[in-house]
Amino acid sequence: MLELYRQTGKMALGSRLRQLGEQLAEQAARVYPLYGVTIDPKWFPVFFMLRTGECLSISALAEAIGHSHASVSKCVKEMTAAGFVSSQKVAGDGRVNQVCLTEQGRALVPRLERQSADAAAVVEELLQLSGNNLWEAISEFEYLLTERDFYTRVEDKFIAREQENIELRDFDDSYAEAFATLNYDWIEQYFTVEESDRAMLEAPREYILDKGGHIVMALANGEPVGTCALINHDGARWELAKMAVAASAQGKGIGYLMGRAILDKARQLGAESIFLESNTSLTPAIKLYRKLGFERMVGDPSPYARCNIQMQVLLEPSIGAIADSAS
Amino acid sequence: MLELYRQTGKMALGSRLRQLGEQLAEQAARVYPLYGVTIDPKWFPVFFMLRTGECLSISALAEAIGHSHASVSKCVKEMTAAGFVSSQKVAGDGRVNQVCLTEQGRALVPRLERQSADAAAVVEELLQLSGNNLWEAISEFEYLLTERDFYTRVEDKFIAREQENIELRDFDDSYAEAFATLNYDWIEQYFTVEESDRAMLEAPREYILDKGGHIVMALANGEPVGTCALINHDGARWELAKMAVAASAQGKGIGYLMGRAILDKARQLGAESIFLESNTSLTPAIKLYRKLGFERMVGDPSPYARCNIQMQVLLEPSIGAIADSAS
DNA sequence: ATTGGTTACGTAACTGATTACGTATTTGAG
DNA sequence: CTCAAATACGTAATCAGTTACGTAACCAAT
Repeated sequence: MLELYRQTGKMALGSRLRQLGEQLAEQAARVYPLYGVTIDPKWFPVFFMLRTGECLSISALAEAIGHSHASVSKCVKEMTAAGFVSSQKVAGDGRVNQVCLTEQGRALVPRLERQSADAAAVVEELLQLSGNNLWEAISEFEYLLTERDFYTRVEDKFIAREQENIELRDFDDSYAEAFATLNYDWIEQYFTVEESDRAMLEAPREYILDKGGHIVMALANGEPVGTCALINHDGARWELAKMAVAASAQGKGIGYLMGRAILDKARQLGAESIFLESNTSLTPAIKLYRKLGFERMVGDPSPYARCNIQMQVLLEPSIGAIADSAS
Repeated sequence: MLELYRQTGKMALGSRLRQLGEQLAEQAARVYPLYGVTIDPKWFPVFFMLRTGECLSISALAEAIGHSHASVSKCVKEMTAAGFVSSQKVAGDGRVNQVCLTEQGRALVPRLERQSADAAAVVEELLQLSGNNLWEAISEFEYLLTERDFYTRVEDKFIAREQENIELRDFDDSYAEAFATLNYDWIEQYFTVEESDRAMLEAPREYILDKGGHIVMALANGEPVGTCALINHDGARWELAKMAVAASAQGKGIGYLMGRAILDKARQLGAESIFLESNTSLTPAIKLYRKLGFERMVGDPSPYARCNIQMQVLLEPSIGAIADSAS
């Protein structure tokens, strides 16, 4: 095996697939002369689709064989020059170009079918000889990728790895500046800072902590990159607010980590429900809240102009406690 | 699935392999930005091979990653322009161009390694989730192809199919002309007709059959396409001669069929050995004789100028009889 | 009847690989 | 020591596909 494959291991799966495919294509090309099928192997898909004598349009062919219409168009041009197909505008619709086998093309069909049958039989034999059926393996692999594609699966790993570097800390005054900055940054990016923002961001101790609330900070490599606050309304009803993640640290699941921590804290504090206010244009945020268990609700009008949606989650302390002790 | 695949069935294995490979490559390309690896995905193989800091020549890289040196050369040129590698002539040998990562290139290595590890882990997971392990399936398939390649396997099917249309017939006078023509044709193609040829070809009954010998004709769709004669020398020693197959019908195993028939006949007639005379330049013929069991020997000088090799097979009638009754 | 949007298709430009070829350097056989 | 063969590698041409773009035809809602 090639040195690269030895070193990359199974990561090279993609290249190996393509390489085996090319090897098969190269050997298959040598089969054509054996059966007296004097066509360019790259014409095969078009030829095969027309073998029944049926005429098909360029785009129907492209659709059926999974290539671009441009590619099929070029292919048909070559096949026409070689005399195997002819094409003509169809009566009903002046755009479509019907392609049919010529007499000369039809003459090759029986040989092509013998060839196809033998090739298929060989593939089938090879598959049966293997402990792991390659055909089935491809089907299963493709199915797994439709369930959750390769990129998303790698992204999951990436987030998990990034979260290893994230620490959550309770707020103390050394984080006051970071708490304000992180929130100002995101508010200014999408909206404008309002008076109630300013009060809370400048004096979190007074407006949040002294009223029984709580603030968590997320640190990446020691640097504050996220904030989230839990605000006490009446001891039973609490509010999740001031959720902010630095732009450079987004996409690593930091919001989810902070949200989970705030929910745990709320349970400890005997909260029965938590609500929040947000804006439907902040799609990733809404998605995050939903993942945390929040559902849309209609509540009191918000003091913030930017808010057009309210969400709420009901806490069941006993179940929460069980889940906690189980984890 | 695409209509073409539905119709071709497993014959399309090659295309499916390539297509899945491309799908993976496309998704893998999206992974690079996630990890902040700002390289063109097609540079990956070169980058990966240099990741340890070791410097490699263009051709060493090409060898290791299984691409042409031209491709690597172009790739290195682009990577140099982007500042990731530098290259310089090596001291000892003025031809080779050593390629090394630059400082900027080395800076990406840790991120690249995280990315590689995560991608490999995802592939491994996907493989484990499948009933048929795709990686193993590829390995097994490749192994089977090294044992006997795809082309040869199809060729076997082809020959078997062609042989269904071949009939063997005992000589009668209606084949006299074909017997002569088929032999004249091949002799004239490679050598020149000699006097002893002419006698035997013009009067096979007199020179072969009346002396206890035998001739089989091979017919394809009713047309004579092959001849083979068994000549009696002394009742125990026989000669296989006048083996001829029409150029248009070669490569279908007709010679083998006739040879088998002649050997069977010789056993029936009580032959103890069969010899033949040929020329070493007729490689396919020599190969055929060997397949039939003939081995080289040194015998009496040949009456034919064209002959420079004699071969012989010893018959063991009892074993032959057992084999016959068993089949 | 008009007109904006969609569809079918051909041509052109691009892409990532290859093979072919030319040149400089090294190797090795006599 | 010399010169033919082999090696390293860069450039050019080619190949089989793609995307991008332009044009003509069709459709459907005014």
